[in-house]
Amino acid sequence: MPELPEVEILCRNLRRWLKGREVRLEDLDFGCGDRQMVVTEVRRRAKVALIQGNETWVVHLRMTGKVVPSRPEGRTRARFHAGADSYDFEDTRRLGTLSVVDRFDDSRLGPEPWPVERDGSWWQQQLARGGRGAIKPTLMRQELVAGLGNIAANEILFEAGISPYRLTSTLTRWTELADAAHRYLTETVRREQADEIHYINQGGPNPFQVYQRTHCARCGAPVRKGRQQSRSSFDCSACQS
DNA sequence: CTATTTGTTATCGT
DNA sequence: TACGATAACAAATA
Repeated sequence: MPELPEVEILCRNLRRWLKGREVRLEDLDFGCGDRQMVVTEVRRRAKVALIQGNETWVVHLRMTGKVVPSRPEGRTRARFHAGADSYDFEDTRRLGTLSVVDRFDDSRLGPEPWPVERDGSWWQQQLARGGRGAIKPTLMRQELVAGLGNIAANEILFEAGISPYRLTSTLTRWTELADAAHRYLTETVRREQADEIHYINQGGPNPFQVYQRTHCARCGAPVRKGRQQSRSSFDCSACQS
């Protein structure tokens, strides 16, 4: 699934493909109508890609969205034309969104956890505002820290050795959390950098340490699968506390 | 048919 | 009343 690292890669691709060019947006399935503008900048905010010019095209990939150089196959919901080149917003499950705004309103999004290197006290300060609950649902609250989804939360907590069920108020391993978050996000961007992002669940090996694994990548013990706020949580009780 | 999967948002319950 | 947990929603697939 696309999360912060995948959206970061998308933005880098869009910058390379569209920035400084006259771009025509051909709307096939979003209802925003065909548009045209000179793209002056492409920015990422949390899990949203912002294509900016006279107006802003807001791209959210949700579950199955991706933007790739045009090709015959794939369920294309919109197409970006730049001269002789074109790029397709493909989205098999059609949960992605593309909207047009004058100015993107990010007032309900918290600060970015990356690429700025945040330290343990920064994470503690941001997440302490989340109240009394468990750390994992709190990590995913976009108004506290913007851009972490279910997979990232599972993986970061595993790398930090923190149980997803630990109450935020009793957490002491803040430096480990900060390091794990930065390492996970940086490493995932580096590993997945490509013109097309390949998501899990469509063949290929599981690239994650605990997410959708049956056994712990570190110690081999069985991975526990649970649910928090109706989202799947994976953890190794031997490696995480 | 059901069970999944996502982020967002609405609603329920304590 | 406020906050945390739960469920609904969008759509498609196995």
